[in-house]
Amino acid sequence: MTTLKELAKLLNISVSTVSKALNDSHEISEQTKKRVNELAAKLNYKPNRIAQQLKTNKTKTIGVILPTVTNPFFAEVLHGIETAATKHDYDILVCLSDELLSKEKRSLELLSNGSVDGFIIAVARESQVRSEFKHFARVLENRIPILLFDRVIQDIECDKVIVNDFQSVYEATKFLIEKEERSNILLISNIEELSVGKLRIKGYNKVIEEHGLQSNVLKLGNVENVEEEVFRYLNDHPKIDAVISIDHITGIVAINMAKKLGRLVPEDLSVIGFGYDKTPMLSSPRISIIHQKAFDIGQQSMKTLLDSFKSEDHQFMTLVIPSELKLEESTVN
Amino acid sequence: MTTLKELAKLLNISVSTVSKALNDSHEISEQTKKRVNELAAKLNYKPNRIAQQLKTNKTKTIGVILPTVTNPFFAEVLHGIETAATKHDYDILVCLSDELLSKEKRSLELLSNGSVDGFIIAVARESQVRSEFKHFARVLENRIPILLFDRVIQDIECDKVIVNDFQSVYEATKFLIEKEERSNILLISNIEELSVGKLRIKGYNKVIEEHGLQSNVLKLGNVENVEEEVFRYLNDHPKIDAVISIDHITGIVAINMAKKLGRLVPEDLSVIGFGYDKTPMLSSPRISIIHQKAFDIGQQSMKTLLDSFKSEDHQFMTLVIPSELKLEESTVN
DNA sequence: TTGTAAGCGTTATCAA
DNA sequence: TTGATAACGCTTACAA
Repeated sequence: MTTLKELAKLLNISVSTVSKALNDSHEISEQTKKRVNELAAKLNYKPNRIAQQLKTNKTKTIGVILPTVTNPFFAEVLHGIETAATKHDYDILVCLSDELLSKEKRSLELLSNGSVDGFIIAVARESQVRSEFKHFARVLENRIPILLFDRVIQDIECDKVIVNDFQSVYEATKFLIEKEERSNILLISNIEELSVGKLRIKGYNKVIEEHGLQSNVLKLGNVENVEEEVFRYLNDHPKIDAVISIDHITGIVAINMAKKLGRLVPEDLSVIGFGYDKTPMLSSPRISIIHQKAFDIGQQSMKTLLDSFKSEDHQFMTLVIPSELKLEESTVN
Repeated sequence: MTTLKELAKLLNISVSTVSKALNDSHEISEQTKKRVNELAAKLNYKPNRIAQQLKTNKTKTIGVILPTVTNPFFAEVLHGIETAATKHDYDILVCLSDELLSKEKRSLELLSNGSVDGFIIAVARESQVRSEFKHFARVLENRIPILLFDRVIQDIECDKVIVNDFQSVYEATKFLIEKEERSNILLISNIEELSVGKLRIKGYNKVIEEHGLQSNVLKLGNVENVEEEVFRYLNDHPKIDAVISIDHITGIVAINMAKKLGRLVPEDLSVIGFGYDKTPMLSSPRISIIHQKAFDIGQQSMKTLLDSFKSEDHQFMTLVIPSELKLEESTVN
């Protein structure tokens, strides 16, 4: 790699002159600028970023710690994060916690050594289940900003970007009751331990209660044989006339199992799940979804974090990105 | 952030003594080591990585440029890459090209300034379609190693990790003909412009030819209304008795559309698609897939690249990670 | 208009 | 056993 020193030597001028010339300083004559730029171009000179980082004490890099990236929600969030980062000339260091506290902790510690200017994080499942958040607090004490999204922590004071989990499920359930005229609504979940899962279930229960209906919640945890469990439940409970799934998998499974049982969708059973752009295409009939604007969540997270760098005494904020009920005529009437 | 200098000042010893003590040098007395380590722990000292990078001229960071991460294949590859990186104490800077030549070029150039020790890349669709690869050559000239995976380039000399695209489709098609006794096999594709798509189609055509059958290829490009197109094709061609999809979407769509047309799967129509771990669960009946070991591809890519750093005169290699035909009794007989 | 020198936080060489 | 110093590549005050 070509350095300033090398250019200076070849041109028989000083390093600082070269530096200034490349930065188009008014102190330098046009002629020198031209000579310098030409040689730099010829030798494909690029200022060494590490040196710049050391000098300016800014890395222009954000550490992104995600629980997983095979879940399409987080994949799309990452897309949004990357897009916003690129737009503002930042890079992202990506770590996956695999939902494990230990990995999350390790990544956080390893990157808290000047590697990044800040973090964007969705908390690992294990950390949430065990309510173990000290590692976040420690980073904040070190004055490295953190932005939490989706799975956030009440007690940690920092910027947050969340989804209207409670509200969206509340409204979807209400829709099933009032517009679809359903009264035996099953909620299926494989994320009930997560903060977002709890909120979604609360949203469901609230409406159910308001309408004096019976609450039916099928908690699947992280089991392998989701299909079998759903099949059995639907088989054992023939009165169920609507399903609301609070993740992006089990809604599709419910449609498939209902059909296997000879139930007509949407005539016998209305189905609403969670999902993203391509989710509806994966089931037949196309599933109605509570569409989480994952890309926006990612973009806004990055934007909010970068904005916070600018203002001096920054006030922490919590941004809510509302989900959108996307109905398909095929799964609701 | 605490620095060596600060520690030195507080302890009234020199910076170099502190440095050596922290690195457990034999030159330093146990007593000093103890004092230093205790204070360092207390102040949560971490050696500044940027400074280390500048000093050693190694970033321990790999640039990863992916076309997209919402495609589950690339998401899972990324997972493998990250896992291997963490294992070897490397970080990854992730850039998404969004399948665009311009973004790919930009990321490559921006990171070729000492930000990374090497690259792992899957070529963007546009770069492949336009056969524009100069930007890769330029990076290699700068002596920054590149490892290409999945979508590789013949003319670029570097390490490569690929899938047996030709072979896997050849064998799957052969299976449909010989074991399933199908003779009107439709290949559906939405990736025919890609190198991997071309190879897969070749694999199909080879068997078709060997058996003197008719080649039926439905190219969808990147259209929106995939479902409609597939529906129409199946409707217009009632003789089709098997489908092989060379991506992870259209196979599921084919199952759904066939059912909509009243065709029985697998009795009337055998279906094999491409996919990953959770793909079969998304269709009913569960779809048989050519299972790409995306996680392994990611891991091996990282491992191969890091290995290449060690040996001096490294010989480029091309690693093939064979896909596995994963049959489900529900979509083949 | 150009050059000198200090400094960012480390590590490593050499001297004390 | 400890310390002074130079160096990595860059930027920037200050001097010439």
